[in-house]
Amino acid sequence: MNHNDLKKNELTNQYYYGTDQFLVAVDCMIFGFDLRDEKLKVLLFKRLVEPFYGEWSLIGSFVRSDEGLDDAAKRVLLELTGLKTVFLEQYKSYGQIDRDPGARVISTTFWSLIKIEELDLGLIESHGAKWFTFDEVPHLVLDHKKMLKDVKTLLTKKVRYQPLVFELLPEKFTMPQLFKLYQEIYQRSLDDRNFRKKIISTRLLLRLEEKDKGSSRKGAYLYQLNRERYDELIEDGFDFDL
Amino acid sequence: MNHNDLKKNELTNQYYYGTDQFLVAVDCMIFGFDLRDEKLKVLLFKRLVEPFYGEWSLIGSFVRSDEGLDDAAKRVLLELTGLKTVFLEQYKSYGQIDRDPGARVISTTFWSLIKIEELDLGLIESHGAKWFTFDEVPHLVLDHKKMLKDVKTLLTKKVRYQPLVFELLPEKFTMPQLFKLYQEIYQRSLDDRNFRKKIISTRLLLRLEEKDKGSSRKGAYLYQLNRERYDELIEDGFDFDL
DNA sequence: GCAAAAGTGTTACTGATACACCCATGA
DNA sequence: TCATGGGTGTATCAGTAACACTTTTGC
Repeated sequence: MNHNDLKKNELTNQYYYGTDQFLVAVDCMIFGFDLRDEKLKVLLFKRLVEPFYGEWSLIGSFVRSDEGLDDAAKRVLLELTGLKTVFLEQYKSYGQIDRDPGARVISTTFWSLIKIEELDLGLIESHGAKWFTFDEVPHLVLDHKKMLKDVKTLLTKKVRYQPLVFELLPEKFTMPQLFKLYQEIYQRSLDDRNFRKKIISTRLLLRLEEKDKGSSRKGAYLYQLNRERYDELIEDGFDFDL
Repeated sequence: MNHNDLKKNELTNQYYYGTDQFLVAVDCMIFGFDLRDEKLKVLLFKRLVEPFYGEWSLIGSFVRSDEGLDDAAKRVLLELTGLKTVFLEQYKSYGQIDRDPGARVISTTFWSLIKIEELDLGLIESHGAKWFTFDEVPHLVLDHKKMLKDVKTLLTKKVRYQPLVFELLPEKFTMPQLFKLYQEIYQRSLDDRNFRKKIISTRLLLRLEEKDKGSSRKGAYLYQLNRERYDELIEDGFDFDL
């Protein structure tokens, strides 16, 4: 920020800002992995108020003068999902003059990865929210579709360098679930033997004695994330090209 | 953005925004590689106006109502460097309540990689600007030091996955120059034989017949960037872990 | 002829790919 | 006993890491 645009009040000899002011909003994209149909989904909202009544949009809010951008995003996420400690990261700000025909609004976007099963379904329904696969995403208000597309691209790229996928899985998960999630994100089929070797070599996983018999008679071993190793790889990055 | 915060004028039956407004600024970080001392540097500005007279800061400006965020960043960069077609990317927005004690300002940061030798030195001096190595960076106003630190970290990470370094080199450059640049960014010494093999295997380089005799009697071959391959790797990413 | 920087190759090892069958269980 | 999904191993190939000497040329 540059204060060249300050003006001086010659009476009080004090400086004041003579420049334009803007409405500032945050918009959140919430992603989840639905273990039932093994699809990556995004949570969208049917607007129940004017303007844009009945249209789908991201969830957002104007920023208030008593909160920072990150606070506003956390507030929105909490109100909607009841979740506090989730992966939430700031992405770009969108500030095209004409992005909102109603008023000049600068919007800072955030994206969040959550564990779908931790979500209170009643809470999201009461907010008019619904999970969509990316094929099903309807028309969205303003430039929300562009925002979503940009963040989806970012997610796909980031997953290659950071083990973010674990934010989308429950505490205990099976190898086939993890495998399906990677296939879903990369949008192609992978060799499952090589996948197992590679993911095991990252030392991110801890195999439990328990099995999950939910999807087969034989049952699949449950795994847990090695949290220290996770933090290490989030920080340092890894190459998980498949 | 969510329009729940809209208020309705019961007389006109029209909606209007009743929420808080903010000053919005852009702040730019400009990086260059100085071929003379083979150091990565950042361009900083000595403020010649109040407030913060005489202190160092990033270059920035308030956003005007007739321009988008990206436009504002381009304008700042153009005014300062005279450069139009450079690498310029948006990074985070900073919106802590108390980040600017003078007023509530939301600042969107941008970072740029430029070829130092394309810069008009007179122009930057007249703006009170100076190149600093990262060891030499002085105290900066507001949260600019934090911004710089965050972007520096981002740059170091990104360089591993995208061939961004070429934005910092002239059209024609030598292998030793490229090698020194990588060492400078990664902050460690690399094996030069393996480095050559690896960078050549990316097919990013085109070796010219000319030699640059600026730094040795023998002379070093000049290389040019293979632009198509560059675009491809910027898009798809590569793993340049060394 | 020597100082200073540029350029080059081989071997050993590690990780990646490609590929097909047996296992455990409940119905 | 059979259908379903889960789990495993090996051989080949490609890429990485470690390592030291020769070349060029202006002074």
